[in-house]
Amino acid sequence: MSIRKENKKKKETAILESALTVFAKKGYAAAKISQIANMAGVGKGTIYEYHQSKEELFFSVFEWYVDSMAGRSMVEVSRLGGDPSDRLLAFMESVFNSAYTQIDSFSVFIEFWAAAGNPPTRDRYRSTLLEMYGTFSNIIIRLIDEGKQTGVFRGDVDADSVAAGLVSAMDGMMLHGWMDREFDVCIASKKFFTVLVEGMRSPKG
Amino acid sequence: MSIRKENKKKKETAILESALTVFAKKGYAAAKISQIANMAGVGKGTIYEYHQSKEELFFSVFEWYVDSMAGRSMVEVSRLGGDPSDRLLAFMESVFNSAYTQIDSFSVFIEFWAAAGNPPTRDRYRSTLLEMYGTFSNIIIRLIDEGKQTGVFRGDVDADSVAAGLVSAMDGMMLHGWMDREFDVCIASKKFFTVLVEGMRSPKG
DNA sequence: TCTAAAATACCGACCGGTCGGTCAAATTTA
DNA sequence: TAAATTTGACCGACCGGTCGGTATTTTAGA
Repeated sequence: MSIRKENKKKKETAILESALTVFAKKGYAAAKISQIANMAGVGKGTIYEYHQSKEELFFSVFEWYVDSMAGRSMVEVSRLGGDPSDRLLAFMESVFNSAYTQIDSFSVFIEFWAAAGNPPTRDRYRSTLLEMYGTFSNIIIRLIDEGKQTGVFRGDVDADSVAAGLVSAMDGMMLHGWMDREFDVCIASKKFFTVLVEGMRSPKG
Repeated sequence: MSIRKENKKKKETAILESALTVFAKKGYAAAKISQIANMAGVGKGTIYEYHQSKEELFFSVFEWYVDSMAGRSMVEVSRLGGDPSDRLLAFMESVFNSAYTQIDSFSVFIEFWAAAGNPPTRDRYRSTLLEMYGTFSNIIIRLIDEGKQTGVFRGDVDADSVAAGLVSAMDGMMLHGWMDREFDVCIASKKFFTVLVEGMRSPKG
């Protein structure tokens, strides 16, 4: 690869990383392009060689971050063993821990949510976010269905609702853990999820 | 009360209401003072008779909104009957519905969270938010403890963790319901909470 | 291989629009 | 009419985005 292409790749990454950091630290509105450029070690104009506008830069960061997060979690799923209830717990814990190791950049999610809620950015962001949540949700649904077939879980459990609840609860717990660092959200979430799984278990099993 | 005092009260409220609406609709940064003033039917300068700055106005809206929300929910609690598991479910449902009827202004919460996370506003907002969450949490903890004493719930349930999880889950579900209006979050949350309560129940009962 | 010209990448001073906040004048109340 | 209150035109700090100029790499001709 030519020197130019290599440099471009490096700068591309440096810009995205810096942008993530600054957006996370300051929020979209207060983040200054000049600061992102500074942190990335490039001139302000260079940012605009790679991204049409601040909004486009933010959207790129969003896609990049969501992709990397989804990728990381999917890798974890494939190595799970045990019965459906164990795997469900293991999956929740793994996703949670994977997200929690990056708690400092969690605050961009708040910006993502804000973008997903306010026009005119709404549609663009919301669909990508819902897609990501759908991916997680489907994994959980499959595990619950499997548990129902195996007889580990009761047949009257509504997998869709529980999955939606779990995904939502995950976000909520991350959020609270991020706001209140003294609260050990890892322990609490594990116990919480355990109780929930217990609530799905067949009386027999 | 003199005409002046009455007018001041009215304007005070009008300003807060308009500010809430505009902040919810546009987000803090994109919300314009002139628009808030316009909607409240006062001149821009008048806003500054009541609030020192945009940031102070936002903080007032925050306190006002959190107070009113806490107040509304506390009223509901007092009229609950039945055994602890019923009351816990009823409490969750009541808080949830109370919040959900105002789903349109829910988006200010995202701004509150953002303010609670980013310096220099962090401390100020976070403590108030955590206090509110603590209030809800304590009610849940008391209900669970009562259930444990009555024998309805298992003794090994960690009330603190479950309460924290429930409060977080509530936020998460509101958030998801707000992003995805097609998803019937009321139904889902009810089923989800039911499963969770089931998970705390004694094998005996 | 050397060199010159073309192509590409980079930069930051500058521009222009925006909006929070001010204040002198106008309006309302007592 | 004096005091209190309201107002919106105005100010200027701020920052996203532009653009002309410079630096660096690539290409091509000899």
